[in-house]
Amino acid sequence: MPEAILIVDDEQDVLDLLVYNLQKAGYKILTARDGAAALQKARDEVPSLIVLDLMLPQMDGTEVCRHLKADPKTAHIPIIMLTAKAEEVDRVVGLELGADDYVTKPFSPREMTLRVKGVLRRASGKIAPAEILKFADITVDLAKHEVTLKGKVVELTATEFKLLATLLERRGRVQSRDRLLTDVWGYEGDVDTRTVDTHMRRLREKLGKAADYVETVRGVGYRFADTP
Amino acid sequence: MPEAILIVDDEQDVLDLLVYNLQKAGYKILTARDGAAALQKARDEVPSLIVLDLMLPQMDGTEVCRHLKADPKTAHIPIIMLTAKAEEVDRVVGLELGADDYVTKPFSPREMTLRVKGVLRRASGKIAPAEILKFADITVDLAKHEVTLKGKVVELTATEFKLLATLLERRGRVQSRDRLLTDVWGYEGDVDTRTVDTHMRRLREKLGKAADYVETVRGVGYRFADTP
DNA sequence: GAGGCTCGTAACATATTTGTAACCTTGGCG
DNA sequence: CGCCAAGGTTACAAATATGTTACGAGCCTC
Repeated sequence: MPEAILIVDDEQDVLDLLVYNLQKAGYKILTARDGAAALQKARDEVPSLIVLDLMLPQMDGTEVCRHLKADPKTAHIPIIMLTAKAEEVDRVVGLELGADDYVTKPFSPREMTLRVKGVLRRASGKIAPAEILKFADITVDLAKHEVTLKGKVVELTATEFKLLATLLERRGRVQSRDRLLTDVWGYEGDVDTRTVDTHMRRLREKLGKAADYVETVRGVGYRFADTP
Repeated sequence: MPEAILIVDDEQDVLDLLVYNLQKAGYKILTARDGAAALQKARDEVPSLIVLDLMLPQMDGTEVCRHLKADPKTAHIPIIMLTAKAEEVDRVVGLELGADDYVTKPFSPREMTLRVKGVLRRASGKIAPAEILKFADITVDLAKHEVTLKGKVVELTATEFKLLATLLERRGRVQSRDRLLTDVWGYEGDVDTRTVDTHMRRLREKLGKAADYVETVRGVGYRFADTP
């Protein structure tokens, strides 16, 4: 479930640069060249973030921003403003409208990527405060990226960690292999569904006795059981 | 009585941006556009905090800072420096001047607000409290910009220092390379994520045995461990 | 402007992780 | 009981991530 970002800019070059770099950073990219299209796409796709150029043909960026904030469906989406020059007054106006950050042109791709990540990090942080998942003997500390079993640290690889966290977050509910592939692997390249099985086995091995909680639901998928 | 903040900058745009956002955050705002006016207002109003641009017409920001620190009436007022370049930072903080924090341009309003709150929080506890991070054998004195290991001073470069301080501040929690890049290196410039690794190595080398605390979390980032 | 630092990058060396394929085992079903 | 598909195991090579080393560019000092 890669996060989708809507980029709104009328300059093809800027668009290309952003698309290329943010895609490389693992985001799903949507684009729009004018305000009307931007509003349309924002409503239809509800991206996780909008990068909005302030200078647009016909409908100004501030205008677009206002519309976005007025619609309850899009009001919560964080916005990064793109300003063509150090027209600071426009920044103020933009921020007044509820933009979350801004970047001035010309910008380096890295700077933009970092700002995007930063804004998304802050935005998601508010929604998911659950930093520590606990169940029975098992503790999964998302911030520390550490799993303990009866108080003893268990060394898991990054994928195993994510897999366990995902299962535990949805404790009791069966997760199909496909579901796990999208949520844990990000569904980038084509990964065989059997890969899930292998990782599940590795995870079980490391969990030792606690692996009893990890149930196989034949023909469906896996589930983190409420009882051993 | 809301706390008063004096903002010193010659650029009207920056001034507007800061005034708007800090006012929204509930502070009373005073402004000055040059050094002389700044000193005057600081003496007259004795604000709780001064945000000071490093580049000012006529009287340089460092100069203003020195004057402020020389006058007993204003010496205790915490200062946040505004610098255009990240490189200037290390000279500004700790060394020559007694600035309490700094923000590099361009900054996000959010970032500035957080810094302001942070500095005021620390300042309210005590006047000029030398902030010191301690853990096990390691001591990081943020004000003096000095690190000691078992009481012996360790010579770290500016980047290494900030890296260590950042890790130590968030002890236990894993910091992704991206996160470190934004927090230690800032948004500006293009830096490869591998650069983090290299600096981490240099840091570890200088930390000697204490480097055991600096853990690599494969696939995720780095972490300053709670235990060796 | 020579010499010494610091820093970012590239290149190379290692160490782990990961995805797959092949081969077993098991459970369900006729 | 015997078959078959789904899932468990194992082994392994490719892909990645990180550690290390080296080097040149920029700075600052003298």
